[in-house]
Amino acid sequence: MDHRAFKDRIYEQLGRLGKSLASPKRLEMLDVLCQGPHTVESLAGATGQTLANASQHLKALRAARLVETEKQGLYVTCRLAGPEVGEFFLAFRRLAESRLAEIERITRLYLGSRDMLEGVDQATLLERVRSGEVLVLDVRPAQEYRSAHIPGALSVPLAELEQRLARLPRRRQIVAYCRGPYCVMSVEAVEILRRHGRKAARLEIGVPEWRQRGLPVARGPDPAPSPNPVEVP
Amino acid sequence: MDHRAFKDRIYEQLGRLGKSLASPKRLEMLDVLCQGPHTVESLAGATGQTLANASQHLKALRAARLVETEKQGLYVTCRLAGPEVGEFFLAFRRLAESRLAEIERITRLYLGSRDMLEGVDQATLLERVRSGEVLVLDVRPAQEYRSAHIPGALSVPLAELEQRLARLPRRRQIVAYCRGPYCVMSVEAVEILRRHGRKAARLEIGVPEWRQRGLPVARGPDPAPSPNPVEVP
DNA sequence: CGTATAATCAATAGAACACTTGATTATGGG
DNA sequence: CCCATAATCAAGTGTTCTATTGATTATACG
Repeated sequence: MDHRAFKDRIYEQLGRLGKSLASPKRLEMLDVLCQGPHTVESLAGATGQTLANASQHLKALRAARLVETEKQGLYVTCRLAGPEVGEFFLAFRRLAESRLAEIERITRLYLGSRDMLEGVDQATLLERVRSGEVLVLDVRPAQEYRSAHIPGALSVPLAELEQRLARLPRRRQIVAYCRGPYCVMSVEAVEILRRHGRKAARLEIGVPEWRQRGLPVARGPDPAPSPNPVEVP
Repeated sequence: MDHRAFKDRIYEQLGRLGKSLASPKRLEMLDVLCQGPHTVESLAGATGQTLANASQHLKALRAARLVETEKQGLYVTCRLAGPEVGEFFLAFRRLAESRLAEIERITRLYLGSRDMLEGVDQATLLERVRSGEVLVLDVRPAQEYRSAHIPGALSVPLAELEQRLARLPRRRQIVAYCRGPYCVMSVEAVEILRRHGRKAARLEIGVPEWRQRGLPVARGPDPAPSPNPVEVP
């Protein structure tokens, strides 16, 4: 192997990793997988694409060793290939935020029109949760809540929010969070809550960012079960 | 703007950054720019492509705000758009190394056949330089040496090595370094040195990695000028 | 002013990629 | 044993990307 061939082959390998990050859909899939393991089907649903397409993207992510898959019965479970992948994804997104002004522009355009810019201070949030001053809602799908959630948070998937409104407190401050800064579920949740007279705000970060800041994370099912008790499939 | 449009636009932006990292040539250009500013021409030369092609890739890197360019007279100087870009590049490469076994395989195949696997311990290298036990050679182009180099290193660009051999010590251990682990200049330098009876080894890291480990870095022209004295253009 | 050089632009052809669709392969349940 | 479902495979199509080539712009210098 001569000098040039070596160089070219190395950069070709680095390019493999780069190409994995070149598709918006694949990045969205990585973002979702940062929340915890998913089946191919739920991944496809969460990212708004067909099963075949998601499977194809997964193949690429697997080839770059960013994602691992494991067959369990009829389902295939996908997960990030290691904690360093999730950390890298956050670093990647942080770089994009720092370099591309468009991202902030788009976010302002979207959130600004919804009067949702006020952030919740994460440093004091935990105390307020402990003191019962605020109620934290995790509006992601129940499975992601089980993988990891903010301690003390209540799992109320967005799809169930309307029907569970009656059992939510009327006066207490409510803080909703979802997958992260670019996930819209918490935005929709806050809109619903406010429409029904609740004092609601959005936490702009999700569990991966929460964890990376060294804050504690809880696992397992919702400690306060709903009338139809949580079933572990 | 509706929820889905927002999400899609955000991931589209992240994809812009990803696409910048999808081309081996662009990655190589980033690697070279980690050494310091370059003109478009020297960048094209260092990465083995035509001027027009390099200019085209630069356009993409500029669009992603990874690289800044500045016109100075007849030349255009390119540099990384900020220190976080260089740090990210190292993180990106580190992830690729940890995920893609092929990279280590290719490196072993290349270096192994040259019996060059023995590494130099960076922790003790600096002392040995101070004590005069070893001579450190920076075999990169002089301009990169001027941007930043390992303290105490002597600038001997690979192209000039053969003609400057006579003035290099015959008994002292020599350690050569270049741009980093995948740059072949130090490998070629060690081959030349050994062919002429010197005790030579390769330092597998370059200045960016050296700096990131918190080790000191020097700037400016070679303190020991050669017969044709260094001219700062 | 005209020439040489650095750099960009513009047009092109070939390769790689993304999404769709329909067929195929596993696995578990009735 | 057959069917329903999750997932992958395979082929087709339109798009995007990359490298090449030749023309054009901008700047310095004699």
